[in-house]
Amino acid sequence: MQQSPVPPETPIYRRIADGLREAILSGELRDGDRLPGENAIMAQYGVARATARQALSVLINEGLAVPKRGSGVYVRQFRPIRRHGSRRLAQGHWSQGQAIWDADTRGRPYTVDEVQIDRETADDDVARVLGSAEVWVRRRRYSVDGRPVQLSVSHFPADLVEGTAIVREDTGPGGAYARLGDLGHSPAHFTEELRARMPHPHETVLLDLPAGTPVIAIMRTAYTADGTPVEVNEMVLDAASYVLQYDFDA
Amino acid sequence: MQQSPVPPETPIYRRIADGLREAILSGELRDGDRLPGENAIMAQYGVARATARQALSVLINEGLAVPKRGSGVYVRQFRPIRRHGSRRLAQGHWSQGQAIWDADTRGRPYTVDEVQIDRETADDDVARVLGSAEVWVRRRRYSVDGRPVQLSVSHFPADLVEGTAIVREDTGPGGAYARLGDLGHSPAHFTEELRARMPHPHETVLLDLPAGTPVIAIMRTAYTADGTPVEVNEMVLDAASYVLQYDFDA
DNA sequence: AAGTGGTCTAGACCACCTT
DNA sequence: AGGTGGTCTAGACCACTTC
Repeated sequence: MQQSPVPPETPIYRRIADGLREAILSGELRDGDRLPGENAIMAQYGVARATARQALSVLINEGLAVPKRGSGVYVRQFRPIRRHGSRRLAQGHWSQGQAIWDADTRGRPYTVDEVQIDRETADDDVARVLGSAEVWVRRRRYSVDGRPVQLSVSHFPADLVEGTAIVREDTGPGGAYARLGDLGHSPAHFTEELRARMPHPHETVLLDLPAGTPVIAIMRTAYTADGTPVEVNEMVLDAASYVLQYDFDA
Repeated sequence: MQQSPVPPETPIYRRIADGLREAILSGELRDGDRLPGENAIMAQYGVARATARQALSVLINEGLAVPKRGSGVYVRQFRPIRRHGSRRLAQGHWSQGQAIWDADTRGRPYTVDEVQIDRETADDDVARVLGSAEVWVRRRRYSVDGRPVQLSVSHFPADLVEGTAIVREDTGPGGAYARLGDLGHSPAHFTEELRARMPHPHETVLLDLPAGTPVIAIMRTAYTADGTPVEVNEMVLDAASYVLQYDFDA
């Protein structure tokens, strides 16, 4: 047995995927609903197992569906967190005892784990921006509703923060930025460079990402009023969990 | 014949993929180099065709490799365009006869095609933001170095722009924003909402995206000094072609 | 126990690109 | 002409979830 004599214009697996996608986008299948399984597709379309799998893999890699072992394939949910770029770093927030993250979650509970604080020799990129090869590095993972959503790696010039609360697990009220202020180095200007890409394997593990989920990689540099860089923060966000907002004037 | 009696901890296809990824990330395989093909992998690891394919599909879906029919699988190249968020919309640019895009490409040649200008009834989202259901819509596609990189759909309130150059293909020097200025509605404030996701099929076609490429979707609203929204621009960027930069103060 | 997705084999024909 | 990736079939065993 072989495939039909005249190969159809579009492959079978793609037409099956198109039908399922249409059902999802039209709302016929809703968030969390179960898609037809491999066996159902095999029966309905008269195709082999691998073909049914291939159709489902299209939707999975498009981020529209999520497979659950031993259970089924389900329509993916999208309930993003709104992250304000410009506004949320307004001095009013962190100078009044609020950590930056508070402005992001809008009251939704969040947790921090996988915290690591180390003194390291910085990568070339970071060293060039900070003008300092020796840095203190704060790594952590943020979770909202029990699900990991962001990885963050902050770099501070070692000679600037040595012996301060910034190198301790609890940075105190207002977080690291307030401590920089205590030192007379309040961040006054920020640059964020942002790109989107598919996650690296270790990011897939730490953020518990299903296939088809891009990440947003942000590299933020904080400068004092006189233009001295005081922090480089590399963030990796689960793209399915975020909407980023930037406000600015002409 | 079946698989080895004690299933290895990590699947074979994944270990093959890990090895190839390591070769790419370490620089052993460079941009544009050819990866071992399906036949080479079958021979080297003693696996079936589908398993070799699965290994390659991992890298393709991670955006690290690009398949070329009848030729091979190649290491993906990343040569992004830098797009400035806040800075590039500074009045100095578009008020002096420069279109916004100029600031993005930094002299690299770009082309515009797939231009469509229509009067439509807006989607609910756009209508709510603009406060106008009837809109003029400008659609176009931007390409750099002959490769499409961005889709853009601008919405203007119909009663505001009716009869102006904004509804013609050539908007004149300075582009649509300069024409809004002529009308006494210069954009003064912008909000950009941004998310990353996998592309829809029609975006995959128009942007000629290989598998494993996310897109960055930006919805930008332009407001005049008195807070009146005058444009909603929905952009879809090939994430592999862009680095976005935002600058702002605390 | 039954059903599900995850992995794997061993074939096949095809369109396409390179040589 | 030969090699490449693209599609497809028909099986198999497994771990896992659900009932």
